[in-house]
Amino acid sequence: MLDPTLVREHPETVRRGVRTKRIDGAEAALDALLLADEEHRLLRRELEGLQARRNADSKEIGARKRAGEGADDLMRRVAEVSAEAKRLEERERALRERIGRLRLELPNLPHDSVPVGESPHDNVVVHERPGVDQVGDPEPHWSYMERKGWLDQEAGHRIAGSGFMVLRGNGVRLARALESYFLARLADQGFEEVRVPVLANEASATATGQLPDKEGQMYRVDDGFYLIPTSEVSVTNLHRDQILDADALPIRYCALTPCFRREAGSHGKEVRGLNRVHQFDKVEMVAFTTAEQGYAMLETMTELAEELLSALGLRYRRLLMCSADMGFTQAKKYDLEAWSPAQDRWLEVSSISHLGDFQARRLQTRARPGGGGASGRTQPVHTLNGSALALPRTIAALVETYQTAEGELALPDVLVPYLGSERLR
RNA sequence: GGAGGGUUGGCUGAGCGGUCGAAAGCGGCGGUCUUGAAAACCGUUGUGGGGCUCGCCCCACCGGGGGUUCGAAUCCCUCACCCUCCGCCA
Repeated sequence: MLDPTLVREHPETVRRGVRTKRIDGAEAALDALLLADEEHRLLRRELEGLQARRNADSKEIGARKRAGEGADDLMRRVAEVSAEAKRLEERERALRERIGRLRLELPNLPHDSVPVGESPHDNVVVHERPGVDQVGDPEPHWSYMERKGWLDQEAGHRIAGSGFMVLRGNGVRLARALESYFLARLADQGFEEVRVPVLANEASATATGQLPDKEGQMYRVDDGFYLIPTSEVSVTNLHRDQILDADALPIRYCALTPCFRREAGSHGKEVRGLNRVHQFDKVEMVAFTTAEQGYAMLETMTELAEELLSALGLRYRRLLMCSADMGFTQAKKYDLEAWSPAQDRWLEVSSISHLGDFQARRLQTRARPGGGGASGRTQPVHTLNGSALALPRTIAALVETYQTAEGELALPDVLVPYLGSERLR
């Protein structure tokens, strides 16, 4: 949610920002919001006048009754005022709800450092880093892993459906080694690991911004729950409706969870194997910071994810996403893509975003010096999240990068402590 | 799944339909005392919105949402969450 005061007082600034995001209906929502907000303020003024009269007269009635006097005339008059107030209240309520909905439909504004663009072609390659030298002609990860008995797509299809995978044996060992390595590195960097629900309620999904914007991308299950599309939802909601101690910021968390995405309409070779699946594991970083710390934290988190890719010896690049390719909630976003040599294409393995105070306003997560027990003004915190890293595509890139002439996988040194060996057969 | 009990300012907790934005305590802030600190004592201390002759004034908020009433923290309905007991259960 944007700062309501900003929207009211600088609507054209907001309009310019919203436009660059290229989100359908966002500008219409802004216009509707400005109109409704003005109408609401006028209505409120009228209503408050009536309420003030009602309150004063009711008080007078109480005083007279205590004094043993009659108040029938006053009561009749207040009843009329009250009835009129009730009518206005009804209109006010409808308007208030409308404003609330419209506010949730306004996307976050891009940061000044974000290039304005119209499509993914306008994303900027910040840098590209080479990986290890690889064997001549690698086999695509899906056939390689199937052949080795590490991946069983057919079983995944039987159990759940298309887009669901079964990892087996050494495939699972590799995944777990990566997860352990990622989490250990994040723990070193002060990210507290949490294990969280993978079902979230509507309030949580709305607070982080999945609703109403991405309704169709989540699986909805009974009892009003959503399967989380990213642990960002669960972890960020750790502090919904809370006042944090500003002196304790930044607060950093990491979590490994499965993520569930409907990916409706995705077909073809782009989605083969581990490229795009409905359920995947991901290690996620989440940070709560002050306004001042936020953008430095974005760089820190991005570099941390890059270190993982470097240590794994993968060729990768960092993209600064242009205004139109950022999501609804983001003010600035980097994507990290690992090279898939057998597919001759980049695979997105991480996305690190700064949400500014946009998400915190929805979350009602504020901070003040001294925390909840202290006095003083609260400020919305700033929130960030990023993957470090998404497992399936990282595995795909590794498998295609580290194939040896002997048909084994010769894995990078950093994984040896977690794998117990440097080669997988 | 069944039966009860709860949800009140940053925290604990009291609140007969009117004098309740809400007792008391804790915490925070300021002061007195002190070489300094602690203790003690005194004062002060919720959020959001709107008006203004900038001293103030008004409105809303006691888990969310409705309702009854001249008037609701208090009565009614409803939803959510928490607790206790019973049942079931990895």
